[in-house]
Amino acid sequence: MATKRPGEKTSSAAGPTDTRQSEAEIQETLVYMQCCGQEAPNMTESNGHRNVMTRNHQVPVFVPRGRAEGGWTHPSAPQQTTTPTVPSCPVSAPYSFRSPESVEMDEIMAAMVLTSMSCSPVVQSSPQSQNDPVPGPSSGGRDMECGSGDLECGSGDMECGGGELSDSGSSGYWSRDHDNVSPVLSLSVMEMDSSPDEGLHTELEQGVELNVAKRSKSSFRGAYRCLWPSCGKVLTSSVGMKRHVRVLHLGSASEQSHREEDFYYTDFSCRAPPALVPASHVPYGSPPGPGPGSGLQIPSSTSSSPSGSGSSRPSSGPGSTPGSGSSRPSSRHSSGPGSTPGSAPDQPSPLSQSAPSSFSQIQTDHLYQACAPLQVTVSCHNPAPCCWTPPPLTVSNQPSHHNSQVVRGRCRSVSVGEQWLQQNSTTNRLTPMRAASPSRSHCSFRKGRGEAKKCRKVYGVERKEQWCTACRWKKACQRFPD
DNA sequence: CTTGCCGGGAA
DNA sequence: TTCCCGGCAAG
Repeated sequence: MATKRPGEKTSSAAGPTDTRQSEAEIQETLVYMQCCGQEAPNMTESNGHRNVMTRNHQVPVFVPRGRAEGGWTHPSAPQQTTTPTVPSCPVSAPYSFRSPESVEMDEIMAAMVLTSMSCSPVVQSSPQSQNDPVPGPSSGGRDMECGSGDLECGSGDMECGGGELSDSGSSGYWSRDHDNVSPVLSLSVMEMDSSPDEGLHTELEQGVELNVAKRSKSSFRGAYRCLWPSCGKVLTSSVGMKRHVRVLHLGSASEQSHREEDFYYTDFSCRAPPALVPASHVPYGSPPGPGPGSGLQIPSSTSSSPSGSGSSRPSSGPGSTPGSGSSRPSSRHSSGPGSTPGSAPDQPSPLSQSAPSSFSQIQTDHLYQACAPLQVTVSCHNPAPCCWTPPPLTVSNQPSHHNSQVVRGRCRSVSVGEQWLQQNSTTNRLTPMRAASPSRSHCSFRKGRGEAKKCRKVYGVERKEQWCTACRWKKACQRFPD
């Protein structure tokens, strides 16, 4: 365990503030995490700083790492336990070989381990595994006293691998978007020990959120201790603690703060996963909404998240909740490797907040498409004479998903009449197609009249012969669909 | 009132 | 299936 020390160092590394109390240290770590590179620079510390940078910019990751390695390499070693791939050697060598992703993975794993250690109890609630719920009694005692102690303890108990996590993990890559280490995952990881795969990423993301949410929610039986550097306040309710953090510490933080609160306090029963928290937290915080991965992530995560954070996201609730809430969870449960079953579904993580809107939007689009495939607007506002392309185009709109996007240059003009015959033939062909298209029929609602002129207007009643058959039959105009 | 089109019916 | 129209709703 002596080796651990390095790990600690690492953690402390986050800040030069070693002098401070352990709690303070942790706090700092957290802070960094959250700052996520914003302020990080001063952190000079190899880990903290570097990591931060890394997080923000993946590119640099390796390089800095290599150097920094020296400092915390050892610490990383413990992680090795977690990750079989890396030999005991402290040297960055392994990393160097690896691709960034792999590195991240390691980080993630480490983080997961940590998480599992720290938070597992809560998660444990899930039937699947109770394996190692709490680091151990010893740790329990300590955590009260020193926040930092928590980390260490956890790591120590576990195997040290975890210890490093706090720093490396937090600072590490995993924080980036994976912030979420779902308890479940963590468990699985620990057990499995195998390297996480892509699947983990997704799950992790969700997991983290879940984790946080869980913690904040009712999951606990214990009291909550404020991790803020000088504040050791203990409250029995998470809500109260949040408030406390928000008001007293975060204060101005405002919106995001509400999410962050979670990270500033820990519950007694479970070791606070400071490292974990921050890591997860950071990414989201700094890069509002659109993370690199967000695109993909959002949809899925969003669904899960909406309900949870609730307080923060009033708006999101209505939109996102409906669809995602119910359906998602179920699928997830089933799909999950078994680990997730109990935990995940509902958790609303503040993190994912951005998602809801997008998600809803997507849904909307889909609906739109579904209902109004024909919606394609007719661009020919101007009756100006052009060569109007065959009406068939109109029909073609079927493929056009994007409502307005499809602009078809069609202009009908005097010549129209002449060409009409030809077109007419085409129209006829189309007719059947249209009939076939369910869209119209399905949408019972009568759509308002579009601005597009129809045959009647174009040709006039007197030239009714030129109308498309649909118009003649008083059906939806095929030639000039809206 | 005009226009666009659904719903339905007759051939 | 084709053709037609009553009637509704939007403008």
